[in-house]
Formats: sequence, C-alpha cells, structure tokens
Amino acid sequence: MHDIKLIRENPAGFDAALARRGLAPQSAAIGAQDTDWRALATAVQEGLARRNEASKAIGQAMGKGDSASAETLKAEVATLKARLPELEAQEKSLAEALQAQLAAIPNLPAADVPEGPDETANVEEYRWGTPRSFDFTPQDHADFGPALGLDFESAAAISGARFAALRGGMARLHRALAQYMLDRQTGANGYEEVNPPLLVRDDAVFGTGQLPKFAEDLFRTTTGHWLIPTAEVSLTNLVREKILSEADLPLRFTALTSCFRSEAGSAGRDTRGFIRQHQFEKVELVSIATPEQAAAEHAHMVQSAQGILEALGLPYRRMLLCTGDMGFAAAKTFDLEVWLPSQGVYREISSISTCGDFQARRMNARYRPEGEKATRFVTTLNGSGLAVGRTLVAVLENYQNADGSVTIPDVLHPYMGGLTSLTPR
RNA sequence: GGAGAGGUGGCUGAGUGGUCGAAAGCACCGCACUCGAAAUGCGGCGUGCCGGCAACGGUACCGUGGGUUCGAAUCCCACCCUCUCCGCCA
Repeated sequence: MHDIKLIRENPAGFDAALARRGLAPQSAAIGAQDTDWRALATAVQEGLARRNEASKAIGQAMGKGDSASAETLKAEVATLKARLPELEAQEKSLAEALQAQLAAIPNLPAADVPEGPDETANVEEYRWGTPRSFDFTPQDHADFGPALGLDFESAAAISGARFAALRGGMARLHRALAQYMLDRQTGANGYEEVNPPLLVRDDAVFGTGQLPKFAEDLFRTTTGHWLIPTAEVSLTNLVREKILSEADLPLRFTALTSCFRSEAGSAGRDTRGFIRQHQFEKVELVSIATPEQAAAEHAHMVQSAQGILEALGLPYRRMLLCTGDMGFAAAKTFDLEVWLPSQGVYREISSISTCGDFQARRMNARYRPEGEKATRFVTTLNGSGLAVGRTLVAVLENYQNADGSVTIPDVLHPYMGGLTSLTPR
C-alpha cells in the first residue's frame, strides 16, 4: 500500500518508479481523485462542525430550560441534515475508490534493482557448485521418479492434475529434507519455529498483498477462508495491528507448511513432474525488522537459504530480479535457482524479498523506536528456505544413478532411518 | 451446535444520551526534593485525517458495519472476536 502523501509530494518520482516496473503513470489520476476527495472531506467536516456546534447549543439551552431557542436550533440542524448524508456518502465512496486504486498498485522497486521487462533481464550475481558430469544421460525425475515412489497416477485419480502422492522412501526423503531445513533455520540461523494457521481471513491475505488483485491464484473454502499460498501470509501477519518495541526486532519466523496455489495462469506450464503442484510444502522464512536492519536481514535470509543448497551439494545460482519480474509486494528480490541436469537449466527454488513498509502499511504493523513517542512501520522480508518439493526434485535429478536409483545426500542420513539410497521397486 | 459474559488509550480499568477524547491507576516524559537513587510531590502524556509556513483550528475514532436521535462509548440491529459452562470431536 502506498502512502498517498508521498504521491502528492512527488508525483513525478512515483510515476518514474512505476515506469521502471513497466507500468503506466498513475499519479495524475490519483492526484485528481485525491484533490476531489479532500475538497469533499473538508466540506463534510465543515458541515459536521456546524452540526456539532448547534447540537452543543441545544444541550446548553435545554440545560437552562430555554426550550424555545432549543427548538429553533433543532430546526436549523434539520436543514443541515438534509444534505449532509449525501455529501458523506460521496466522500466515503471517493475515499474507498482511492483506497482501492492504491491497493492495486505494486510496490516500487528499490533503487538498486535493475530495470527490465521480464526474467530475461534478471542479473546473475553468484554461482555456486559445479554441475555434475554424468557418464549417462541424466533423466527427468518425472520419468524415473514413479519407480521410486513418486506416484502421479494415483494422485490424479484422487485429486486430478498437479497432485502427487509420495510413497515409501520418496515420502521419507521429502520429510527428511523438510526436517533438515527446519532444523537449520531454527538452529544456527536463529528463526523461531512457528506452526501457523493454513486457513486465513481476507485481512491477512490483503496484508501481504495477494488480495485484492490475485484472488484467482488462491483456493477458498466454503467458510470464506483462504488456503495460504505460502506461509509468508501467516508468518508476516503475526505482527499485524501490533506495535512492537525496537528492542524486539528483528523478529525471525520460520514455518514448514503446505502451500496451496490454483496455478490459474499457468495452464500448460510444467505439467509433467513435481515442479508445479497445487499443493506443496515449503519452509518459509520471515523477518520483521526496522528499515535500518532490513538490508542485513535480507542478506542473512539469502545466506540461510543458500546454506541449505550448499549442504545438500546442489549447484545453484543467485539472480537479482529485475523490475519486471518481481512480485507485487517486493521492493527487491533475489531468486535462488537450482541446477536440474535433465533440463540443463537452473530452476527457481527460493525467492527472497524485502518489502519495505509496503506490507506493514496494509497490516498496520508498527514499532516504536527507542526513546521516541511516534511509531514507524516495520520492514517485512520473506523468503523460502527452501521449497521442499522442488528441492526433492533437485536431489532426485542431481543424485540419480544409471540404474535408476538415487543416492541420498550425506547430511540427510540422520533423517533417513538407515536408508542411503532410493531404489526402483 | 446450545447457554451465558465481555470487547474502552501502550497496559489495567471506570463511564447517567449532552461540558466524554473519555475517570483512576500503571507505564512513560519533564520538574522539584536528594550527594545520588528509591520513595514522594507537581506538571505533561492517544491516534488517523483535513486545513494552515506555523501557532493552531476542524473532524473522526471506545471490536466492525448499519440504524435511532438535534446530539451516541452509552439505545437498537447485524456481523467479527475473546472468555466460561454444556454437547460433539482429532
């Protein structure tokens, strides 16, 4: 959510930032609406002021027993009341329209975000690991996975496309990955483990920015709850409507949850395999920080995610997303992309964003700086640490063997109950 | 699901339809007292919005949204949330 004051003060700067996102200028339209609204608001307030004044006088007159002048005043107020409701209604609808317009505008990119129209303009910043050289042709996990317990067929019968059932060692490996990630994030990386609600209300989803624009990407229950598309929603909203002490910041949260996405706009993309599912698990990281802490928190979050990939020995690269490829709420985003040998490409496995006060405004999440009376909005950050399903895919493909088996990475052995490889049934 | 109680400022907690943005206490800030601190005393202390260079003025806010009224924290309706008891249940 944008601060209308900033748009008033610097409309050209606002439009310029929107332009970097490839969006048309909006400040003129917003400014005009804002001007209209303020004029109406002033008129309404003046009307109310006169009404209040008269009402007070009525009270005083009646207190003195002067019912005659009280009646005169009442008549006066009555005429005022005839046209005040209409003004108020207009003012309200204008204010709501203005809010709706502001709520639909994405966050402005940070100054150091490269400009570009789409993912082709993302900038590779860093690359870790060397893709393994295979002495056979590496296979797609969608091809060799089913023999190892990646059961698309049964799941399709139960739930349709974009669902899978993990069985036996495959389920165990998935669980091991999740546990390993969670243990690292809650251990050395300092995130508090949270087991949050997966069904949330409108306000929560509005707070993180999925509503109102992206409702079609979400699942909704008959009770009107939304299934979280990411634990970012639940974790970030832990501080909604709160005033935190500066001493408590940063707050670091992590959660292993299922995530639910309708994939409405993704028809035909990644239809094979486990890459893009309606339901998947993810270890999410969220940090609530002061603006001053945000950059360091962002870096820490990136390290926390990269550490998992490195421990698993999965080659990856880090991309700084360009303006055109960032999510709605993000001011700056790094993507981690993991190497998939079957496709010979790097695929997104983590997205780590700082959102400035964009989400905080929507949630009204504030903190009180040390020694200050006024409150300020917090900065919110979120990232995957990591997407468990996609990590499973990466492990399967990078650790596959010529005989169709998969070797379990060493760091997962404590979680595997003695299993050191998955072998075809 | 049934019955009941309740949602008031950073916190606790008063509040008769009119002088209530709201008592009191705590917390916080300033001053006094003190060598210093504690204790005590005095004073201050909500937020958003609109207008104004500012001082300041106006307005809204007592869970949310409607309504009654000249006037609503207070009365009415709906909804949300919390708590207690009962029932059901992993």
